Amino acid sequence: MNLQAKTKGDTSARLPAHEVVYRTLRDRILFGDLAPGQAVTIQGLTTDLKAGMTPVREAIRRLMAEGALEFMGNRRVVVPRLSAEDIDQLFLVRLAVEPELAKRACALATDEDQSALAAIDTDLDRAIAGGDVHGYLVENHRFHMRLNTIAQAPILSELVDSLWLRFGPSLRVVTGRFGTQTLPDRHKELLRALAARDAEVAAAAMIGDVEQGMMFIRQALSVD
Amino acid sequence: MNLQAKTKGDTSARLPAHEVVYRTLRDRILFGDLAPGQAVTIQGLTTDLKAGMTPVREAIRRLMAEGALEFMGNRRVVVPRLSAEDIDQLFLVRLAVEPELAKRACALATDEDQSALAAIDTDLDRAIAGGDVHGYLVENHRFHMRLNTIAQAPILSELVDSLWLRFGPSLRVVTGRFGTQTLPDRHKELLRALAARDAEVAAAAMIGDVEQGMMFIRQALSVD
DNA sequence: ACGCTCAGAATATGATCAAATTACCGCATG
DNA sequence: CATGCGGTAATTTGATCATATTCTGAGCGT
Repeated sequence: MNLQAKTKGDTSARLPAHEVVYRTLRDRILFGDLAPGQAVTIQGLTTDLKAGMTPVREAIRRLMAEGALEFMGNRRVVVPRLSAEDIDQLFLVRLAVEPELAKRACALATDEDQSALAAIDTDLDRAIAGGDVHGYLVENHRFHMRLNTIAQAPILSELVDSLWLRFGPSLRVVTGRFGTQTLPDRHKELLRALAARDAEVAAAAMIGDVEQGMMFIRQALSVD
Repeated sequence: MNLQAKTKGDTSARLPAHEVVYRTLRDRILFGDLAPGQAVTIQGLTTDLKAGMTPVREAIRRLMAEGALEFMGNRRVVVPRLSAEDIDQLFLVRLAVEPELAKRACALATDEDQSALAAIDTDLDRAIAGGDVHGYLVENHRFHMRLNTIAQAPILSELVDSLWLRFGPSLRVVTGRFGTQTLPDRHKELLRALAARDAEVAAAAMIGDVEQGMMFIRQALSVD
């Protein structure tokens, strides 16, 4: 009887609660309402997400380890507020890693990969044209993560994930303030390089994309 | 019966249990007996470290997020076994970040910093001369971490921490197998560069150190 | 071999304890 | 009399634990 006893509307493969909390929180950090400097409390999340204490604690620990949340002395956890200096450090690492991932993806991208990326980029363009900030953030993230997956370099890919988590909230406020028009989009260039299997061009396009994005955040934050 | 919660950690400022467990586990991964491929269980640690379940869970999650532990499908957690490909990825990031930290440290190192580093390096030499593998690992790690602290770039420094956690177990087995004689030590060169405030020489020395270390692990692992 | 059951380990809950911030109140003072 | 201050009470939040529940894999019987 326990073989199918759980068929009560259970469509997907059962994910652990801490995993669900982690993903939810992660999405909120990247695309949601969690602004830099904002406090995150365990008990607030347990009531908000209707989850137990332990899963929430674990999700928070995990995000702290990834740099997405910061521990402020007295047991207080906040979304980090980035300084220009922080941006420079993130920039340095992104410049070292993401072009490399682009190069590797160049050699490995299948036709399906390329059309999937093209489809994401189309959605991205639509979001930009429509001034849809949330859509821009989501699709841009999807594009880069998909590209990183293609590169088959899990250590580098996870590393980049954690970098994005760090600057995500800042990118969001900056984008929200200035709109989607001025945003970087070297994706067309990247797609052409992938199709031509030209690793150098792909890397150069990625450098441009990273550079524009980081400089955008950097100068916007220095206005504060 | 057990109400001694306040007179327990008398060593220093009352650290939370999960923090103590984390550091213990981290030290075991870097310097202890946790070999690549070895399984790590929650219940094993609760009895071993005489800690509760929740702190152990949190420490493990944190280490997993840092890449020091790996989740193997069915709720099983192990110390990762690195492939040559993994080493290459770690190498790439270390090459991008650690020389930069050395450069920054060059500009910021005080006299006390330099003598502290020199003292650590002396202990390191003693460990190498005495064939003390554990001492080598500990002092080498201390040297680099101290240098990274001087550089005052917390994001880069934390990143390097997590990279060391990844290759720590492999470095340990390789060092244990081949002894301390053949190990890299560009530290003298680094110290001289710091004293002369020559950022380029410091960066070059660090590149050499990283290169030797990673190549050492790489070729030793490919023998397996 | 196949399926079932059971032991053991991981996951999750809620209670309980400790710490810290906030709220509040009386007192002294201008 | 209003106002600021110090200290204590109350509330909020984090940390830990004991325990219940769920899941996995192995052993056993058919």
